[in-house]
Amino acid sequence: MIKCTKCHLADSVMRAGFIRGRQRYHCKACNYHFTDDKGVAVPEKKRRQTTISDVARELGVAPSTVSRALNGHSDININTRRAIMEVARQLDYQPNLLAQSLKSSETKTIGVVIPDIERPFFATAVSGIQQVVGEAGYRVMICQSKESYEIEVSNVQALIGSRVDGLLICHSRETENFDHVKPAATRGIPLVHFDRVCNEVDSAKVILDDWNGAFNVTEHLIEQGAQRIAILAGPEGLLISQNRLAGYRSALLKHNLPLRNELRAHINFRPESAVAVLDTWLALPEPPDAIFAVNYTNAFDLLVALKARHIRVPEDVAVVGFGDEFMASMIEPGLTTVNLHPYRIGQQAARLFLEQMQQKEAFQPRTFVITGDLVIRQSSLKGKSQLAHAEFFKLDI
Amino acid sequence: MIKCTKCHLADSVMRAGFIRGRQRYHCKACNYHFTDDKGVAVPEKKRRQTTISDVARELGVAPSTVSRALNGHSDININTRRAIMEVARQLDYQPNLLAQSLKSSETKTIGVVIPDIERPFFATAVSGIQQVVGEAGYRVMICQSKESYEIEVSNVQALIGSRVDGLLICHSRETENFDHVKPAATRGIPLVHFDRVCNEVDSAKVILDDWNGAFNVTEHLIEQGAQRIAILAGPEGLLISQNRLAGYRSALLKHNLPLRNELRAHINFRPESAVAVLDTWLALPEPPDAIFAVNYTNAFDLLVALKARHIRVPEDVAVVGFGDEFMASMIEPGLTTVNLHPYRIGQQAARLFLEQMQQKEAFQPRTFVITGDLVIRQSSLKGKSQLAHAEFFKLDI
DNA sequence: AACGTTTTCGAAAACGTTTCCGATAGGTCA
DNA sequence: TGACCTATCGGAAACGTTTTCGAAAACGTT
Repeated sequence: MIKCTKCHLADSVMRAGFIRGRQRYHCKACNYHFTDDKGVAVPEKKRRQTTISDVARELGVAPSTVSRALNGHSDININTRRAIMEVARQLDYQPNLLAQSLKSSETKTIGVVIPDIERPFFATAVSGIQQVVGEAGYRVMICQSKESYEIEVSNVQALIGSRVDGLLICHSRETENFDHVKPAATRGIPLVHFDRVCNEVDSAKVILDDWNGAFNVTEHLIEQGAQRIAILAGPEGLLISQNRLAGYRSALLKHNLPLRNELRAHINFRPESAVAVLDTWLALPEPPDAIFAVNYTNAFDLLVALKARHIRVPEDVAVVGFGDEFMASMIEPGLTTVNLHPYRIGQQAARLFLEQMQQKEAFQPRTFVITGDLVIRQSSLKGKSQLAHAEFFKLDI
Repeated sequence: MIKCTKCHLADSVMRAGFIRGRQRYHCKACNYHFTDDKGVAVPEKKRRQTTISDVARELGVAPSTVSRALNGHSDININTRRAIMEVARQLDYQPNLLAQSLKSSETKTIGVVIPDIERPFFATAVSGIQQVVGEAGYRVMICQSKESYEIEVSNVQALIGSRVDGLLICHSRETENFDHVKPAATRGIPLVHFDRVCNEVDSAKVILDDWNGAFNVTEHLIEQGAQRIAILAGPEGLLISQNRLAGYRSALLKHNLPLRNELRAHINFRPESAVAVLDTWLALPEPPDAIFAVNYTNAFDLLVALKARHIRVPEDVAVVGFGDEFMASMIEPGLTTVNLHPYRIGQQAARLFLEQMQQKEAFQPRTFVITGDLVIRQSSLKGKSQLAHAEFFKLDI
């Protein structure tokens, strides 16, 4: 027989349907609803970390007092404070940053979205970001889009959901729609683009001067006596490819060298494609005497393929790359390339974020242009000025 | 004249000290304390993101109803739900993950502490972690210790403070005290060590079989006909150095080759040190005919230095490395090395975390040993079986 | 001792969710 | 037309902080 939990009478109780899987009762005497509690598993309590209230209870003070003590507020007696600190230490109290963030609506965390952390360029850029931002007390949440638009979108949404204090992003190759980053702007979340930027949003940006880098590296080849300079470019649609191609063209024009269509190829980064293009060039009646590979690691593919074909670098054909500083310095022969300073790019992006954080609404989005430095190594030194190998490492124009 | 804010009388009001920088008053008539409010800047309200209450207010329903609708609960009318979803979409509602995490005490975020994201080994390991853990709906917060004990400690504390659901860590080189990770265990935060582990804590671990890798690579050199195999080891105190050295020794013993002290050197990873050691070896009456460099990138330093000294690799001296798979495949000559499978290490660590997450208390800490694969390339192929270069890339023992 | 002042502390609201516990408006069935 | 149900909703507490406001105790001065 069921008794009412309120008036404890049994005869006026009747069933009142099921609710959330449990029998429900209604006592007519006291007009009271209640449910049958038996069979409801008591949830095994989770292991809780010690809270401010635990400390307060231990000392018989109010939580607010503990908070004041811990945060070094002024309204606190030195003895009370010492006692609180001591108890907090004993109980190994660690403030719950979630609660703090919820209260202050500041997470002290920024989100960074990059295509792939395994690529040295991005790893280094992230490192630069972390260095600058870490000094200001921010943590970093890193997401990889793996060059996928969908993943990028979900990353951005998750970061916004996590209420990051800022968003630093380098878009995926696939990304052509930028609606997913617009909410950041409207919600007042500082947004910084780096490397691969987007012009639809007026965010702070850090880009690298592709045109200039390509121009310099091409001009260097010309100065080395190269006459037939081939360019291994990326997909035609890609902005960086276009800019680098333009720089290459300008250098040729400046020095009155003809643009030859047969010496320009667009590939999609894959090593096989690079080697295939190389073979078509080598089969030409007049093969190139220098090659400019604008894409990630393609220059290395060329070096390996050339060696396999017993073609001397740089004597028969010079090779220059773009970026990948670390590997360029390790390979033999050393690869002439443009140091893009990914660390600086990261640092600059981080600084733009901090600046935006300080100035808030007053902040005017700016675009920083990082100019790459031509680093001359063995692979491009044709005839003219063959230096001893040891000296190349010091050459940093 | 100041009037009491309660009884509005002016004559019974007297000053009652300063409180938090503001004049304080006390009305004797109504025995009421109040402060002078003028000069207190009204805090410009922060730009708030839309909350569940905003949605509720818009529709005139309770926040709890909105929550149920958004989470696909059952106790909700299909029409109400549709309406709520629609309004939420219009207002661009994004749930506040902070509040959710605070409530559920689950952040769906794990912390990863590594020495340096710029090192390909760690970047790849992180990538492996992120792949596995991402599929289970977890985000990753990455911290770099930069090989500093202090930074590592503060990283770990910050992550615990952020209430991460798990902690995956590879200790810094400096770390000898492991008290900072013990709280994780006691607080019930799943802890996984990888690569550089610590035996003081009974956590899940993923380590690589240094001994075996070193043994295999040394035996390979012996099979290639090497008789005087030098080893360029790391600091004597470092565990991985010891294990690799032990593997090297066992291989020599097995093949009845003597251990020569003059062919063993301990350095601290720096390229200069590697080159200096190389020169002392080359100056020996009987220089080594093979060198095993156990440390990060030191094998590359050797290759460059040897080339500068016009010593042929592998004819005059063979060189083998440990790890750094990517670079080893790019350099000329290709470097024989042990592929440590950093991606797999990351994946395995992540899986151990997920497992621990499921089983909770029932979880028995396990240690996974990842065995590196010997990858034979040009740099170690002395005389015996010189294959064409192209074939080396397929050779994956 | 009376008064004015300062120091120190507590109560309570708020941050944005989720979830428990009911309550109520209709519906169904005899 | 009641009795009995069910579907659907609201209120309130809780998560762990910080902060505001106000009260009381302690202090200092005549």
